Amino acid sequence: MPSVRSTNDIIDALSIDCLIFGFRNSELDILLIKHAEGISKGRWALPGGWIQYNESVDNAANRLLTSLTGVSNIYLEQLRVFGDVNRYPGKRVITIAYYALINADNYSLSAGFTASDAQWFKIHEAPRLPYDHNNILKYGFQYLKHKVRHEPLGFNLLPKKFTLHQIQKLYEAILETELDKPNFRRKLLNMNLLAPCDEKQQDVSHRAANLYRFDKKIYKQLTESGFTFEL
Amino acid sequence: MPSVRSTNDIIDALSIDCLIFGFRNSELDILLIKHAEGISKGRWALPGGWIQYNESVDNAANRLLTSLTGVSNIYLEQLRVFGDVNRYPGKRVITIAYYALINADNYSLSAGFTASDAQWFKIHEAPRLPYDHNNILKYGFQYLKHKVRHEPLGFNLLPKKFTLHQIQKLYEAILETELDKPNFRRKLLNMNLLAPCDEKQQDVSHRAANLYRFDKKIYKQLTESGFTFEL
DNA sequence: TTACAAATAGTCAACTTGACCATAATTTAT
DNA sequence: ATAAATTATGGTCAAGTTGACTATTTGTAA
Repeated sequence: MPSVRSTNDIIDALSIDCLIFGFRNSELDILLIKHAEGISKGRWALPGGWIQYNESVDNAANRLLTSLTGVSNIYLEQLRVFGDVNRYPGKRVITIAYYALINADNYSLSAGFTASDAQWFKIHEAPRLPYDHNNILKYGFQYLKHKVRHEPLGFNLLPKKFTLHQIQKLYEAILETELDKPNFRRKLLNMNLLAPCDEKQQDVSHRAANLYRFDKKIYKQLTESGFTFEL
Repeated sequence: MPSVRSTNDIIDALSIDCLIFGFRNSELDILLIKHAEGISKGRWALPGGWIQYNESVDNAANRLLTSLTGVSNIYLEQLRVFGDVNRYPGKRVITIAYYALINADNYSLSAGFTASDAQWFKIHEAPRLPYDHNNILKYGFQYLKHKVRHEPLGFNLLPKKFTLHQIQKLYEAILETELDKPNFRRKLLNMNLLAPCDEKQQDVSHRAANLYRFDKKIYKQLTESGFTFEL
């Protein structure tokens, strides 16, 4: 995180770091910023910073992400606190990690605040990061893999209307494995979470696929009556 | 949390609170302490307090729990951070919540540090707690219900050797539902996580049940080869 | 020796899964 | 026009799992 803090910050012992996973070209990326100042000047790191006195922790995460990278209005969820004694050089800093999964194509990056640059990196090609950021990334990626199998996280990130192929590619990217196409469709469709749009894919050089949308209402209903998403 | 803090504490804007779920008499309890001092003197609350400069956050959680309640050497897991602006009266305090599930019978309570008392309360008979502690409890209980269905959490808390009946009662207490006995046994046994001890229950006034133990090694093996616990 | 309580075993139809193969609908190449 | 390529979508089938039960066994206690 940047080391610049204002007098509005609660303390300099508690920070936030964001893991933003982006899906692009059937690949899973991670969003990093380049520090423009502070003890890690010139290095790539997770976007993050200090919490201010008059904002909730959740809001702080969003504010920091937006001001550093230009990515705004996304649903950030808490990952966990990293609080080892020596995780930060010179002083004691505890950080709250947040994560989100977004469609990288829907957001344009613009570095700001204490960042001189903001870029997507392929998950497995992320550079060496300062502090315990590589650890956080590793933990978060592991967590994401687990999470998408138990909650319909992935649907946020696709366009409103998507094909079954798209959602399959997304799962394959996150889980780093190949899935059987007919079986995947069958399982997903049988959950009745996807409503078919009466519309087809456009401009493809082969048979056009049907478009579906994720039905939040139905998901909520099902969840409340005991259903759990499992993939 | 207690408001007394020492100069070793990092800050008074960051605290820890522990949700200790205890299983006893086929009932699920929550461990609370009575504040002996501070702004909530005389009230029951979740055991918690301030993090010291030279201890990791995980260690702080254990130290606080032990000094307040006498319960020591348990595996505390992070729940999440509660960081709303007005959750604490008068000043800004962010708290990291931890949780654990233990066998209440294996621990004797002894209030200490800034607590004048420590007691188990039935989950649904917990008193009104200060700050957002009732919220934290509610969130944590919900989380626990979800967690036990996806991870073999429950086994930590039973004696080394237990009967299938015991584990079923535990699940029924947490999930607040009744389960079909033969089906529950079948499902559990087919996972191959339980190793039968060549031993039977003692001193019961009916046919004695076989004793089983949870096999951590096998669980680890299975997990690594893609198995996921689901109940 | 009989009543009881709980453990353990088994049945059966409905459903789900994983591994496939087959066909349908398009577009581009010949 | 026809074939080749490419992807969508539909099916099959055996094996395994689930939920709702019924039945039997093994022990204690009256």
